[in-house]
Amino acid sequence: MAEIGKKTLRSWRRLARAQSFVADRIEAALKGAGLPALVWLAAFDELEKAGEPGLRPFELQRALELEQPAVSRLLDKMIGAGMAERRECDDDRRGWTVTATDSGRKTQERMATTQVAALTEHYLAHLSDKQARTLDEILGEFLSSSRASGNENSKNDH
Amino acid sequence: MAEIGKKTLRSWRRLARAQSFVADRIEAALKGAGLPALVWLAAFDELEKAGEPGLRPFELQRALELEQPAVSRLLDKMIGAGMAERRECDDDRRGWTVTATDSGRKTQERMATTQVAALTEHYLAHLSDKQARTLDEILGEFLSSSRASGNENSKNDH
DNA sequence: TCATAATAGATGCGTTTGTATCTTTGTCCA
DNA sequence: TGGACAAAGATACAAACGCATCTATTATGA
Repeated sequence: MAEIGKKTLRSWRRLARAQSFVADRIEAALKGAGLPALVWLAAFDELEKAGEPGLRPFELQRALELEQPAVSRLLDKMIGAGMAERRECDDDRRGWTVTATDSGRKTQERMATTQVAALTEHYLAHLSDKQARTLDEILGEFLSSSRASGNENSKNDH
Repeated sequence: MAEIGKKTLRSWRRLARAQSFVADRIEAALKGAGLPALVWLAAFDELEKAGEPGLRPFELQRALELEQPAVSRLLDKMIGAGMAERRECDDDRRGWTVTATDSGRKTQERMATTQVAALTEHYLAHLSDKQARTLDEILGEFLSSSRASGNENSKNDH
């Protein structure tokens, strides 16, 4: 197990380093373009995917895997910036729904463009086509395998 | 570019999700065992690698890719916990040197064991041997390629 | 139906983080 | 040699975060 530990460790550290390398570049590109942080884009994408009825905050929370107060405050800011809209929802008076505004969708698009540019430069550029495909494939299987088994004790179910 | 963007995006998101999935599990395992956060282990490992003279805080900063104040405070805590030791250094009176104490090395070992256990359960278990090898290989090439080119504007050089 | 439990969401509070700045010391070169 | 500039490290301050808690509403079930 000592030998397995070493190899495992190395590949895990590479995974972590690669991720933070790319994430840092994307965040820097967004900040450089005067755009909000990457979570906003994830939120916009979820809202878009959800379509017309919009999303309940708790649904967005699960999609983004954030703490509940984090979503609460994120939505505060998005609404405060005029990029998301709060709608009352009839069937549950505890909650409400969010949708993106036109301004929000515009920002979403600019963020997406910036992200793709950063990914092209800092991610794709360092992988061959074959490597990119293989990586995607392995990670896809990894994620479905891990989701199938070990999701009982995630940090976000309280 | 629209099509390239979509595939790139998907694989990047998978990379990010896989990393945070594993990182969350390791952090949870450490916390569950009453051990410090993962950065401490990275710091211990760097100190060990550095050997006797120890490390200057700025060297540790570069190794860990953290903000300078973060390292300053991390070392505060490690020293405060009796797990690291501050030594004056003669050749530069602006700075000093850190080394791990026996207590620190003991904690390092327990953390390493905990980490390997978490990796075995939450990382290795979801990959075949071949996938693990391929992943390691691709990420290794990715990292050296990215380090070779795009390290001019990292977020940590001020 | 009414009491109890569970869920949605907000907020208060202590901690952590990043940014900027400050002090001290070392380096460079005219 | 001295005077400007750069580097090491600490710290002040504000923003962000996590945890716990609170209120309001819905679901459960005796």
